[in-house]
Amino acid sequence: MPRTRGRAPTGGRADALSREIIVDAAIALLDELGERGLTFRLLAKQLNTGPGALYWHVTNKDELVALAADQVLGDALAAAPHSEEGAGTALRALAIAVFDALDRHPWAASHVDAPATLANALRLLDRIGTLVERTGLPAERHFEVATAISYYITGVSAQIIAPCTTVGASTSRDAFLAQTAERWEELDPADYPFLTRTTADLRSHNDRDQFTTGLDLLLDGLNTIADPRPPA
Amino acid sequence: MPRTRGRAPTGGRADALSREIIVDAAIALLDELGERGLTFRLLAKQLNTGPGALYWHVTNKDELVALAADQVLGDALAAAPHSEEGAGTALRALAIAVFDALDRHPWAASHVDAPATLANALRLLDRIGTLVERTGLPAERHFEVATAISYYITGVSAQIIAPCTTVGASTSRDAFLAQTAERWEELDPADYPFLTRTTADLRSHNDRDQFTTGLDLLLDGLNTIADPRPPA
DNA sequence: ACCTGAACACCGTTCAAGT
DNA sequence: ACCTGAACACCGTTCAAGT
Repeated sequence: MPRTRGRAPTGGRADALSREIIVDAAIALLDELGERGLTFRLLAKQLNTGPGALYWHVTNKDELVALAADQVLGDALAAAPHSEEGAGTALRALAIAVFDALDRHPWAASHVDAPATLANALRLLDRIGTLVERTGLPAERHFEVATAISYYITGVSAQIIAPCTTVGASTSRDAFLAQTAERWEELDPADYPFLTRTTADLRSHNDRDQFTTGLDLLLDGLNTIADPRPPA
Repeated sequence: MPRTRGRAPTGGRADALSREIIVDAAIALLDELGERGLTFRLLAKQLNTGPGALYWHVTNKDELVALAADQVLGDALAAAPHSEEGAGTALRALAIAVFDALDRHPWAASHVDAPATLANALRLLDRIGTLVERTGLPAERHFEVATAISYYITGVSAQIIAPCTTVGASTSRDAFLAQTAERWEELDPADYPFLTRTTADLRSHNDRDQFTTGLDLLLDGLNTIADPRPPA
């Protein structure tokens, strides 16, 4: 990793490259064009260089996208209020901050792997774990519960957000939902009894509420275990 | 979609192509080489044709991979026991069947998008919804709870299974876990208090249990709502 | 140390031509 | 209707050469 920070610290040309400049530009392109639209040639042109120059700062495209996704996640962690009253409330706020960040950068959703490569994914898991320890859960369950929550946050966010990426940045979410709702209506009620009965909910549903519904279900389950059956 | 079913029904050459033959071969290659390893040229060679021939049966690579993922999901649905005693038990069995199928075909995990394109993803959601209706939950919550469970199943499975895909089919999961555990141990306890305390759990953990832990948390939360606080 | 840009290997996709 | 295979456009990556 080159030690460049900010712009041209030691006095090189004003537009000298650096890892963060490249990653920032990559994020902008990813937001606009999606993962397939990000090209080393295009990125190089934006930065007034040749493709080869980028490889001095970044190993390959995989690493570049990983760095970009990591930064998105890092921004989310920074935005999430760090200490809060109850552990449950804090977990909820943290989860929503991550969801919102991924919602703004849909391409990143499929790249935040829970207990793995991204530095900020580790930070996320650690913060979740620290909060779980505060719930009064028996210590031997801390790990499994913390990872379950972490998996839920990143995994379900990705599921909810990914469809937009697939269609390309072109189609809006509303259009996409309307379109799927139409497909649901054409289904045979004999084969899809539930879905055909439920089209209205699909149309009116909200992604963010969707996310929090499951999250609350999960946290409710956690409470059931933490302090089993408090008096009514 | 050509009407070919099985092998050469009307009497063409014995090795005539068909959508399902192509998809089957694609699945085999995906299992062996991952999504990047699947190439139209390579696939064509396996089937003794040129790349162009495949395009008569399949629109493009995206569709091919989607068809392959859909088949994996379809197999999982067929394997899951269709009717079971309690709704909770049936939901659990269904979820595990999907997890196991994706575990056998890791590349498919990132392609099962919950309320969306794949035909069998719709079937999955419908089966979940039908089971949710049996839980005694108020009707206006059926949709959100069903989708929450659906999102959990596909999203968390993807999270748990995806890391293997990233590394390539080369590294085994055990090696991967051991490697991450080592990284955790090198972390600064001041920055990562929880993780450094928890390395042992990571080493001994089991992916499938991980999946069911969160699932049970979710279903527990569901029970809390379905029949709130039954007498102790 | 850092950048340039041509070149290599490879891939998805198309299409005129065949049967 | 279905297959063939050459060709096109494009991409990730490398590398000898520059400053």
